[in-house]
Amino acid sequence: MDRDRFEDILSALRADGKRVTVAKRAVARVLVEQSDHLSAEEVTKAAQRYAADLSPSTVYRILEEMERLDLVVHAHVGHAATVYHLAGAVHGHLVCTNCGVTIEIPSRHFDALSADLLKSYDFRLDRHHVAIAGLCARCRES
Amino acid sequence: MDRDRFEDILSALRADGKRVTVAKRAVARVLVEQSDHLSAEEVTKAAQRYAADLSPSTVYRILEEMERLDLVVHAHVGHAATVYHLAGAVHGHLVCTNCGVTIEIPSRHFDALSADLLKSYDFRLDRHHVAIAGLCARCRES
DNA sequence: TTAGATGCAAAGACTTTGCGCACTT
DNA sequence: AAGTGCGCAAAGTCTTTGCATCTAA
Repeated sequence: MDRDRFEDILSALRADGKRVTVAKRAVARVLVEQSDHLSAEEVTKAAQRYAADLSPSTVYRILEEMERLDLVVHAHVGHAATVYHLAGAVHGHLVCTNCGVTIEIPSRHFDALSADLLKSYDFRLDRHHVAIAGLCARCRES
Repeated sequence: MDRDRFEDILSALRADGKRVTVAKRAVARVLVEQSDHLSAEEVTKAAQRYAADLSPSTVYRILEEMERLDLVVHAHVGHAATVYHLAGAVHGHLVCTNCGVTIEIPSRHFDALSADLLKSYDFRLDRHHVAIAGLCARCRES
C-alpha cells in the first residue's frame, strides 16, 4: 500500500490535535488500500481485519472527522448508502441505475457544465460531489 | 388546480388496470397542486387534507406505482430524504449544500455533458434524475 | 363478488447518540 | 495523570413488508 498516503492521513489528524488510534489507523489503511468507493459498512468490515472489534459507530465518527479535515469525501449514489473515499484527485461519479457500478471520471468533464451553471444560475457546482445517474455500457447492451 | 393534469393521472392508472382510490386521488391532487419537490412525508401530510387517515406506507406504495407508470419521478438530494414530483417537462436539479434549496433547470443544460459521457464512457445519463450539488447564489454571497 | 388497495404495526437499512471504560498523549 | 476516543447498546430517521380488512370494479 501507499505508505506515504497513509502517514499523511495520520499526520493530518495529529496536526489537528486529534489522537491517532488503532481504529483510525485501520480505517486509514482500508481507505488507502482500496481506493474504491466504500460504504460505511464496507469500511467497517474491511477495517476489522486490522482492528478486530471495531464498531460501525466508530467508523462513522472517524469518517466524519476525516471529512472535516478534507481527507475524505463522500457521495450519494442512488438509493444506496453513502459511499466514502479518499479526497485525492477531484473527480465525478457516474452511477449505473441498473447494476449500481460507480465509474470515476476526471472532473474536467464538468468544466463546461460548471461554467454554464455559474453563468446561468449563479450556482457553483461542487466538483467533489457530483454523481450522475444513468446506464453504464454493459447495461445499455443487455 | 390543473384539473386536466389530475384527470390524466387517474386515467393513466386506470389504463394500466390499477384502481382509482381515495388515497390515490389525494396523492395525485397534492402532486398537481404543489408542483414542488416533496418528500414522502410532505406528500403524506398534505394529502391527509383529502384523505384523513392516509398512512405513509400507502403513500410510498402509490408513489412507487406512479413512478412505474412514469407519472412521477424522484431525486436524491444530499443527505435528505428522497423527493418526488410529477414527471412533467424533463429537468435537472441544482441542490444547494448550504441552504438545501432545489432549483429546477431545463435539461438542455445537460446536453453537452450527456453527449460527452456517451462518447467517452458509453454511459447514458438519465435526464430525469440529475441532481447537482453546489452553492446557490444567495449562499455564495454570504 | 373478488382481487387489488389500504391502514396499522412491525421489521429493516442506515446512521447518530449516550455512556462508562480504555488508551493516547 | 487527564481527557479524548472507543465499544456497546439504544434511539432515530426513512422506507419496506406482512397481514387482516376494506373497497373499487
